[in-house]
This record gives sequence, structure tokens and C-alpha cells, in this order.
Amino acid sequence: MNALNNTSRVILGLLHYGEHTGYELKAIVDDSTQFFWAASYGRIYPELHRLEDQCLITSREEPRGGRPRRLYALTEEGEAAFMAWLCSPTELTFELRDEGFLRFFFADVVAPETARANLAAMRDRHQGIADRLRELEPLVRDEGRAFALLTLRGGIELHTSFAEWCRRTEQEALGEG
Amino acid sequence: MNALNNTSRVILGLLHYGEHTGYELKAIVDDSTQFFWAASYGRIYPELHRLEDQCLITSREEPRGGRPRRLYALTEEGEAAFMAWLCSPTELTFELRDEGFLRFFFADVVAPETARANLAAMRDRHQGIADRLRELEPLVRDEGRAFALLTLRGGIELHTSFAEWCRRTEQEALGEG
DNA sequence: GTGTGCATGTAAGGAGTTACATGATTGC
DNA sequence: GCAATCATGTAACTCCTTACATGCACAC
Repeated sequence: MNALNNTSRVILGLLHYGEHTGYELKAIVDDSTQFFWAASYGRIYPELHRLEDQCLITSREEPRGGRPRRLYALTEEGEAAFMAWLCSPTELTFELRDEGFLRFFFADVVAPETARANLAAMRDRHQGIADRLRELEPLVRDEGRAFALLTLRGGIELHTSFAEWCRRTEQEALGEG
Repeated sequence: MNALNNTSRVILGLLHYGEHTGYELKAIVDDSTQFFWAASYGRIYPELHRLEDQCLITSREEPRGGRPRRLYALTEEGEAAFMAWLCSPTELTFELRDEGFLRFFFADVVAPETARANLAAMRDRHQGIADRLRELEPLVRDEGRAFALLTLRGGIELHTSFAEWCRRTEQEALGEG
């Protein structure tokens, strides 16, 4: 009973809804889980091979025109492993690495204008993510997966709060521009 | 002009305020930057050697009783590299990996009680972090570093918002317990 | 015929955690 | 005497990104 690693959790989850190629999985991740659970080609392809070796997924060739293409699907074992993960009561992974916060933490050291610029960059960053997520909203709504939509809205809300905190702190701690 | 890696940024930053051992650096990180910028012994010690090779820090032996102990301090170059990083206008690293969100994203698949349990675990997680940060507040306040305190309060606020979102979503999307 | 997108992969290297190994000191 | 804490480090391993390499299909 090996625990699923980061990339395999999202792969099995997405394959639960239907067959996909590695390329498609990457595109889906980039438009949905990206901001709280990223994945790169360099992990997706090797992980697909590994999961197939472990019989959690199967694949079949399904060329599009003359272009080779491989579709992956969950096996029963894969489905079981996915469900077991979804329902397991283990501690939830939470990892954050935020350079904006780190710079702000050290901002005693720099001039107020620099601190303000850092905070503004941080604010832009989070506002930018929130905006990008907001653009995704109609697409996700049309897909009809209620929890995917709620997750997206959660992300929008969190990044908006983050940006708000930056804005407020700029004013309260560093005076008005 | 090598860019500083993750661990070196926090090491140089902390050494700006004074000499420390690797062990102390780890303890300080665990009580301050931990939740947005973690570091482990397995990275700190090798990184201290590397930074010394690059002449960004120096060290001296300073045994406490018979117990060997090595104190590290910034060199001028190290100070300059730290300042350059603090003021550089580059894109800010922001990485998040949140298993609570990932599970919630897939919650269409499971029974509502399971979805609610996942959300409750997520809420507890963030409430727990917020509570831990709140405990740190008096300590950080006494240190007199205004931005460290503001950062801590930012963390408390963010994790509290996170927990609030969980609570609200539990009620709105999954009905009352 | 050319660029964009679809499609699959590997190689290299850095980042990061965990477990292990060692040993002194301090307080109970 | 024993446990907790101070203190330094390495080894093994996973994770992850980035860059590279390849090639077809389709629209302009």
C-alpha cells in the first residue's frame, strides 16, 4: 500500500472523470488545480509510466490522424487508490513559499519606499492571480462540477484577501503614497 | 552574480541582525518564517558551507563549555547580496501546495459527509496554524521588529480567512451539520 | 511553407525532507 | 543516571523545474 505522491494524486483524480493524454492532463491542471497543486511535463510523463507499472492506470494508443497519442484510464485498483486517498484521515499537506512575505519580514532593513514597492509587487502578484482565476470562472461553471467551481471561488477569495491585506498594510504601516 | 537560492535568502537575512549557529537559525525560522518560508537542517548546514565558500558569510568557532559550536556572520559581500535581493524588482516566488483544496476539488466524487469531513480537516488545519501564530505574537512584539510583527499578523489574518472560508463553505455548500 | 498547437519524452541539476549518526550539557 | 536540549553533519531519496529533442497536423 504505497501512498500516492503529489503528481499521482492529481493524475488519478482527473482520470476518474475520463481518459486523457499526458498533454491534456497538463493543460487541465494549468486551468484548474495549478494554483494550489501544480504539475509539470517532467513529472507527469514519468509518473504515468510508473502508475501503469503499478497497474493503477492502463493506456491505449489512439492516434489523431498520423500523430501518435496515448490515452490513459483508471483501473479498478487505481480508482480504489484514489478513493482511499480522498477519504483517508491523514494530515493534509500544506506548503507555502511566499517571497513577498519574506521580503516584507526583512523590510526593517530597507528604506520605506523600498518596503512599499515590495508590498505593491506582492499585491499586484495576488491581484493578478485573482484576476486570472476570475477569467476561468465561466469555463469552470459550464463544466458543471460544483466543487471545482467552489474551489475556484475559494482561490479567488483567498488571493483577493491577500491583495487586500497588502493594500491595507501599505496604508496603515507605510503611510499613503 | 549568482541569484540566491531559497535557503540562502533567509540565512543571509537572519544573519543581518547578528551572528548565529546553524542550529539557532533553524530554531528562529521555525518560530518566524516557517509558515511562508521553511528550512531544514539538511539544507541549512550544506548551505552555510556553500555561502562561506562564496565568501558571503564567515564563521568562527565559539564553543559553549566543551560543546563545539560555530557562529556565522555576514561579510560585506553577503550584506550586499542580501540588500540586492531585497531591492531587486524580479518576479516574486509564490508556491502553494494545498491538499485540502485538492481533495475539495474532487469532492463531487465522494459522499457529502466525506466532503464535509475533508473541509473540517482543512479548517482545523488553518485554524491550528492561526492559533500557533497567535501564540507567537507576544514574543515577536517584544523583539521590536515592526515588520516581523506585521508579517506575523498577516499570516494570522490569512489563515483565519482560510479557516473562515472553510466554515462558510461547509454551511453554504454542504448544509448545516 | 511556416508558425502554432498537439503530443511525448529525457537529461541534468537543484531543492527539499527524513532518517540516521554522533556527542556534549543541563536540569531533574 | 536519564531525558531533553544544544549542536553538527551526512546519506539516501523524492520531488520538481527547465531545457532540450523530436515530429505531426492544421490553418494561414
